[in-house]
Amino acid sequence: MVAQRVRTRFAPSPTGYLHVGGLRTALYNYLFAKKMKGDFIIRIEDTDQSRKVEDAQQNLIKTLEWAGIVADESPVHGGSFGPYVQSERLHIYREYCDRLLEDKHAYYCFSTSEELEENRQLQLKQGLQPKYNRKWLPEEMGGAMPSSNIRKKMAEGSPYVVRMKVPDYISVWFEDMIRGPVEFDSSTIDDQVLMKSDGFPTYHFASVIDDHLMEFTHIIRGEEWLPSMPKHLLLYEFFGWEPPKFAHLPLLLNPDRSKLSKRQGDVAVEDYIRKGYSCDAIVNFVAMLGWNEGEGTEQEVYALQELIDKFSLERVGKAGAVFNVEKLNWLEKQYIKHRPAADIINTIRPVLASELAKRETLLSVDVITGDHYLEQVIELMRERVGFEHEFVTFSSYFFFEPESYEEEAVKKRWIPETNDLLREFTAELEVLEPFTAETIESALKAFVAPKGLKAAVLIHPLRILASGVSFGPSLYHMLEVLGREAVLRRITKGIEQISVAE
RNA sequence: GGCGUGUUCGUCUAGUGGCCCAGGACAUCGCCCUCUCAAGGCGAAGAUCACGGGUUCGAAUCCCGUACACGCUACCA
Repeated sequence: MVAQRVRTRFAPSPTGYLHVGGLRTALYNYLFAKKMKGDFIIRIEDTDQSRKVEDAQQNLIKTLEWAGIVADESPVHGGSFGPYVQSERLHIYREYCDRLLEDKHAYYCFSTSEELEENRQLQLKQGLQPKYNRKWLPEEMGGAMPSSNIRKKMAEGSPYVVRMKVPDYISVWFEDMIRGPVEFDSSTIDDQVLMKSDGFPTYHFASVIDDHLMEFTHIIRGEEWLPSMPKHLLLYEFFGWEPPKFAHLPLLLNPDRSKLSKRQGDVAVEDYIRKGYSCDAIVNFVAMLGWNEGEGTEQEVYALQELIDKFSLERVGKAGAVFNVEKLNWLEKQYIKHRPAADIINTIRPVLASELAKRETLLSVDVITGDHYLEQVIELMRERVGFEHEFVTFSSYFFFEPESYEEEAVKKRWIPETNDLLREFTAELEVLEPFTAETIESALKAFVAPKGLKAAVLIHPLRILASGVSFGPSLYHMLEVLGREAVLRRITKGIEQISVAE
């Protein structure tokens, strides 16, 4: 390794959205790099042109940055090792391909898809791992194909690929940073295609070359690449390069333990963003799927910087983890409970504006969109909401008149005297000074005591009239925030609308 | 079929030869608090560690075998 500075990368294909599994891979790469005071790089692997999705590259980078994972180098940020998009580096792969051909580590192959498939089926029938039959391995490299046939094919302009030539005896052992020593059966290693007939390299070829040229010190990726390690190590050997350190992460699973997929739940990070989850909770949750601080630590809530400080690859587990949304929900609540009100205001302002555009409010818009009012709502509701947008949607009575009253609650809480009591208590509220939770509570208790009644006889009806529902924050504080005018209006309206038969 | 990896409460996990027939969190249930809903506090239930052998004074931990799950087996990445 030329450079000692730690460099890691996240190398997605621009085929769509950022998968939560990809987020975790990116996150671990980022955490490791930042922990080691190194660099985190984004590279786009678009060698399969048929699967490329417009704008996917942008969206991937944007979603990562939303999560707080900002690259030091990338197609957007630039850097010394560009280009950072593989389709812009084809001349590099051709050069290295030529070198392997010269060194007799690779050869041309003119086999058709049909021939390959036929050969594959034959081998499967025999219970063998399908391997290329080396039909086009030239004589001079130990095969049976005369050079003249190869030259003839080239002259005809037949499509070909370039395959690596796997030696008969190679080392099949390496040390994985998470799993420890891993061994392979060398007989299963195939003459992998390195360059496709469209002039693009395969993942195997391009990633080895780029990982070396971009000087990555650690490759942290999903375990689906583990069986390809022998081929990759061999390519490093062909080029005379020292390989980086490797760590293969276990996959995230569905509840039925199959690989995480759309059919069983949301897998795009965007889906969670859309639902209202914050980046704090998502990052915390994803990090803890298969990693823990160790040494009996029981901490569950980690901010990004804390994760950086404490992250270690050795603490990543080997087993696949089931993506369990209940834990994510709990984490989101923990973050909402402790987040600064100003931050929450920034998030709910657009939500509130959107609601105000749809519905008419009888409250002063200047007041209910002001910081002071919103801070009060937030402090009353933060222990009761599951998402930030619920400050607006779940407690809409702070912004809009209730449109209905919870039927069951009305049945339960209304007695024949309720409306008369409410009317009479309204007169108390009209002259109450100042209009605060404390004075409201005192007034209410002073009101019911002489009548030999419990406070509850008014508390529940007041709540229902003020909010439309039977649950919510402390009644007195709610009434204070709403203000006298709104409270009186809602009580008066409620009395008109609710009556008790019998 | 072949190769590779994995397996501890429902879920995420602690654990790395004795502290553990197993700790924490989420979820579930109950009590307290309480005007409601929450939050908080306390408690309960829940895995002898996939299964079977072996090594050892002693195994969740080391070894062997089996089962199951996941991945690779493409001119996908």
